[in-house]
Amino acid sequence: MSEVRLRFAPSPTGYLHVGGARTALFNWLLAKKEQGKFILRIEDTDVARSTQESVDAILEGMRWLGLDWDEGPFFQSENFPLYKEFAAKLLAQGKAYKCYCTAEELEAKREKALASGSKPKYDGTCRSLNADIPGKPYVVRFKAPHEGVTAFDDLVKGPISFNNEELDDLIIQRSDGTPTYNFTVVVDDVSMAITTVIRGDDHVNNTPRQILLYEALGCPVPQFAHVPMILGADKSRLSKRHGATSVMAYRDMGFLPEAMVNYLVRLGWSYGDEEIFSLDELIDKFSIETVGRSAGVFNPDKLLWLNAHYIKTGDPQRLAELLAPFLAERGVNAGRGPNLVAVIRTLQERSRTMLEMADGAVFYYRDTFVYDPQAVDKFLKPDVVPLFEQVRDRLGKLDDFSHQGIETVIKGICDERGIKMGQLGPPIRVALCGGTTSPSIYEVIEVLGKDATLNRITRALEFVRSHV
RNA sequence: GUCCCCAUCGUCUAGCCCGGCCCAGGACACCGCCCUUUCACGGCGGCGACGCCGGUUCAAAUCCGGCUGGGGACGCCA
Repeated sequence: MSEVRLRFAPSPTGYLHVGGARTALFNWLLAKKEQGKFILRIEDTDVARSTQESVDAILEGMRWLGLDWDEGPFFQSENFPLYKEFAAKLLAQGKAYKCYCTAEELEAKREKALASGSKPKYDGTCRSLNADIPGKPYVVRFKAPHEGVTAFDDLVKGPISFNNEELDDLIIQRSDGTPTYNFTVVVDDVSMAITTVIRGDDHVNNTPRQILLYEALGCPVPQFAHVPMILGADKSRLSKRHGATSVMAYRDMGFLPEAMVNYLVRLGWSYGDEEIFSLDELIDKFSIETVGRSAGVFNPDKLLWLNAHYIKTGDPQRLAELLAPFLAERGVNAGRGPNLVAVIRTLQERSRTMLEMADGAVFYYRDTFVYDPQAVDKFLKPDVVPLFEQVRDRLGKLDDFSHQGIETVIKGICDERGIKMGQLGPPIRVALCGGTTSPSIYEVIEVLGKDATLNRITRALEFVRSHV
């Protein structure tokens, strides 16, 4: 049994979007699972719309997700001679012909057909022309059969068949000599010995044409797997108006790649009741046959939930690296101040994104933050002065500056004074953090350290005294 | 318009191939309670679906047909 060879073949006309990322992921997973090869091919035959920035963006997205490729990236723009050769071969064999109809003529016919309610397909004017008209521009058309049926067994959709009369003679080479999509895909999939084509649903209609091309070329037809599209909340094709569609935009919003991967794979695929999958687990459990047949709605809430899960269970050290750019954006220098890993530990279970975590971490690194006015009205009142003085005093004398030691001190003060934690905790929180929400104050005090804690208590004391 | 595909809670889905264990299970979201110094985490509970109509059968979410609805494709784009 020969090895399976799969490919992801994006066209570089934009960034890597979530739909593309998902088909890339499925290809990658199947290749890994079957211990085959995963090939990256850039479909840049449309020179006008392809850009280097898009190529870079796509590669960056793939790398971020952890989808490495075994071969490539190959560029179709470098294969033009090959396509020409194949086109010439079909021409020589009478399986293709030169068509001299102009784009304008074709456009007019198409509109007319559409208006009259029939299927807009090429009428075959030049099909039997059989003449060379020197000097006149022409395209090369594939001579498709007009009778019979072209069928294939889709790995996810099952049997699909088309009546050949629905097909027309597609252009395989433009008048400028460049090849078109349906032709380059076939030529490349043949020359790269692709065994399985996993691609978006929107390509099923191209499949019979391509199969006919494989047959005309005398090449084996690969297996096809058409994965359903991703829809927006209104069930229409996912687009920018539904929110971010760029994979990298999610990184910038503080999402972890493993959350993105996990979300994408579960959109249209499942493994019993399991929700959480690592890349390694997926390689073991994934199978293309169990991918669902219907389109799925992109649900940002679930992505968020998965992201929260991975942040919660993630390695703080790694999270620290991922958090760095977000902190930098906020002008925070984590090199000075509390230990970043310790800070992160206090934030992991209350952050759904790295962005939220960054926001939650800022106070640790700012000694002179502005107190939240509402919090001041509620908690920084004159009666906290003796409390704060005692806290400062006790904490100052504390040797065991651990969560446990700190908690004992704070609770001890509550007991001595006969007050509830609810009367002491919130004011301390405002003094230390500036607002009313933060991690446990024991953790905050511990992470802040004795000096910073005492300084902040003192500062709050001064604030209260001067505002009476 | 023509062709192709799809159809279980609001959303992602299990179950469907090999009818009965399903008055349909899980997850997200939402609501309530508990935990609690805040915000969260967590725990417990609740709300909530087999699109419709026929057929086959002792029995249908599961099989068949039609309808309706949704999506996609119809380019010298990919």
